[in-house]
Amino acid sequence: MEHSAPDANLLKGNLDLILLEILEAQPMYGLEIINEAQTRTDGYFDFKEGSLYPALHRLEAQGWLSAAFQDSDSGGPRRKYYRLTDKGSHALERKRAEWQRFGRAIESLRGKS
Amino acid sequence: MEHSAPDANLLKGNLDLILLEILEAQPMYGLEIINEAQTRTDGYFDFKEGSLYPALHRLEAQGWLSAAFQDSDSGGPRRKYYRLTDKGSHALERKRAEWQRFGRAIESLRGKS
DNA sequence: CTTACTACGTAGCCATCCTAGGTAGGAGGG
DNA sequence: CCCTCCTACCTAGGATGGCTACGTAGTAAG
Repeated sequence: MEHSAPDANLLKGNLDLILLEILEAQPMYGLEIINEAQTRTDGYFDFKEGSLYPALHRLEAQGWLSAAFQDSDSGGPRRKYYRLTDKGSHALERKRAEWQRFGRAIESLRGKS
Repeated sequence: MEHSAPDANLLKGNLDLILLEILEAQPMYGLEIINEAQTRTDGYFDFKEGSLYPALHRLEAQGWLSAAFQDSDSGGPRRKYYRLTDKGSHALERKRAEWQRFGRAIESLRGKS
């Protein structure tokens, strides 16, 4: 288990990418996304609900996600499942490209002059 | 020349790393740093003075940079040269490690389940 | 009916980058 | 001498977006 959390500022602008990556394979509901992010990164990503839900609503408003409520299969309250739209799929590709471009720019700063 | 700029949010939390990277090799003054960032990334990084100076002051306040005025060698106003301190050098290593950790976490989200 | 757990939601805080301005010194023309 | 231009440093206020702390509601157990 990795317990160190990333600087909150690193998430800024990347949370959208992260959510799109997670939802690419299959629809999920809010708390499930948080759990997935944790398990896939050994606890490194640990979003708070106060970060997650506004972000999901933002992505939905942009047409990148569609949402639908569905009853829980284990007796709890209903869950809101988010699914990647076609538009969201293209956005994901753009975000990936932007991320790589940014990474390359950071790399290119090293070892010069 | 690359003219597309990064999403402003990607800079958040990474500007410190970027400035430390640039100042590692040699001291520079404000506008020189902006020019260096541009030329090293083919115009991709194009910081505004309103981003740069507060960031430099922040790094200086943390003891990661030290600053000294020096007359211009070409007749203009005096320049404030920023130099990486030992403390800043260690901070740079930590920032690099954090950046790589974050990048690995992003990677680990892909192609799962 | 009280407690506990899950799940969605948001108001206000805070850090940080950007916009849009300001100050000041030197160079050169008129 | 002005006046303009360029360089160089600086900052107030706006916008963004994650986080803290809290609220609501449904289900299950005792």
